[in-house]
Amino acid sequence: MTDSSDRREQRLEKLERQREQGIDPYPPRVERTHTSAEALAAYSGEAGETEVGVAGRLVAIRIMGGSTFAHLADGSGRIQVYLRRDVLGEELYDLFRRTIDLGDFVSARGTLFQTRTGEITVNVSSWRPVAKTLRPLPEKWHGLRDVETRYRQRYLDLLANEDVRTIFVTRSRIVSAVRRFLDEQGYIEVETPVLQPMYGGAAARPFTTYHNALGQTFYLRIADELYLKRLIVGGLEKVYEIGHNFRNEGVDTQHNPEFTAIEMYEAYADYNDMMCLIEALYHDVAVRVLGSETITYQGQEIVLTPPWRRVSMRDAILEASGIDIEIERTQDALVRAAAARGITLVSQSGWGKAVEKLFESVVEPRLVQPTFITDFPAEVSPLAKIKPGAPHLVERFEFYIGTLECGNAFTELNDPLDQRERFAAQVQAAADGDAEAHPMDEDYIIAMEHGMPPTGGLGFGIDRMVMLFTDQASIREVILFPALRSAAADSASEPD
RNA sequence: GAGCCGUUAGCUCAGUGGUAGAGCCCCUGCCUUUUAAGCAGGUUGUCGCGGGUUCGAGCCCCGCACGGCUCACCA
Repeated sequence: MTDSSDRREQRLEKLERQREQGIDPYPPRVERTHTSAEALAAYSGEAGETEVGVAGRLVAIRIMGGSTFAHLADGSGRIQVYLRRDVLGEELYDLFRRTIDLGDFVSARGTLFQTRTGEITVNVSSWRPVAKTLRPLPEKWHGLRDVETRYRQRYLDLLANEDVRTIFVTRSRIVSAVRRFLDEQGYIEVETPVLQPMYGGAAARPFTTYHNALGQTFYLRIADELYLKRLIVGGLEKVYEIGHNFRNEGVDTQHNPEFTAIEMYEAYADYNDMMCLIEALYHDVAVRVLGSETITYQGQEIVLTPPWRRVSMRDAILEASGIDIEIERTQDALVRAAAARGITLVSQSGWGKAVEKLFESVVEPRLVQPTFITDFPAEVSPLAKIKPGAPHLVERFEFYIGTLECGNAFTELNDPLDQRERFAAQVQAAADGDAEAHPMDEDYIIAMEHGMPPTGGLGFGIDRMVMLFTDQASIREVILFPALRSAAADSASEPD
């Protein structure tokens, strides 16, 4: 044996030894009659009766001279295999002992029996390498803990940490359940452009890119909203879209630059209808995926059973701080009222933003149980319809669960003249330095001028829903490949 | 963008100025019902990168990279 210290070199030598014996270390097909779970279920109870062919990754090997036990893992679970020199013959037995490493894929054929300790095991009559592994896998006891490696090489995380695997399986089931719920409500799923000549539908800074053939700047979408509402104009009365939004902003435990959002729009509905829809949806998904209408998030029990508490922005702030935003109707008055209670509101542009700021600091941390916060300042909601009798407010709500802001909805603004004025105000805000102000969108206004029915719209973050349902504090734990800075450059590997 | 913390073997981690360590993994030998197999022996390293201080730096100082947490902005 070589004294090479490089583990990859050692494995390459073993691979070469397989080749020398005329064995392809990476055969194109594998003979498999049973998954490991199927094999275990197929055992007749009588040793030697049930023949199976299994395949998988070797996750444990125990060599004891002339006999060897090993565990094979596949997607269905794991199964023990038993190899004996006197059964396999010198050559095939030694091939295993001399050229197989932990992590390699093999296939094995044999009959089932039960060991002394009762474990159903394949008594291997023949086996072969199926795919050689060149690098060692994370160690079995402590698994893989290094967060950076877990995110950058998520496949290792998935291999080593079963709880991580469970999170992403749950995520998939959640998304399926959401689709099923909406489909059953008569919604249709649509797809709208990610690459947009004009971004909009949210207050956020976009990613900018360029199309060579068209010679034109494009933006990655920050929200689905404006395209979906064009579909409402077009007579598709219940639509939803699940897709990625891209926002060129900070990265932290609750924000990834690329995240999964769902938006839905329903003609002839309003924001009250959307409240009923979302509380039913969350409840239904929880029951279907978790089998429970309560969840535990970061140590707190949360009951998702409808109806959820509904409280206006004004009442919520009044209750939490004693400040009445209807009395303090200017930015200055609000900042002074907050300061009098020891709350510092960093300088905001306008009353509406100051209200939001105050809300975030005094109310949001208290919103553990599902809560709808209704009736937002109009100036921070350029796409929502004015609340009758309160021209400074709109029919809008956000809902909070476990102190996370989970989604946003309104009675959609369908008055094209009002919409134009709102956009104009946003353009002015942009001129005054608001980097997230909404741009004027003539094309969208033209759509609205063709007539849009009264409509309720709602959007929420899938990632945050998954965080709640899997009890994760960081959004990176529910995104397979979260955005990270590039690892220290391997210099010569810059792409052209 | 700011503050704090982290980066040591393939993995998980000790190591507070004096010869680079442990467990698992890996390698060699023994071992035909083991399962965190066992027994005996052995190997691993740009201590993140670059400077500096010092007789001497994994450890102290400065800069940089990447990550984590908190904050700011947002969902």
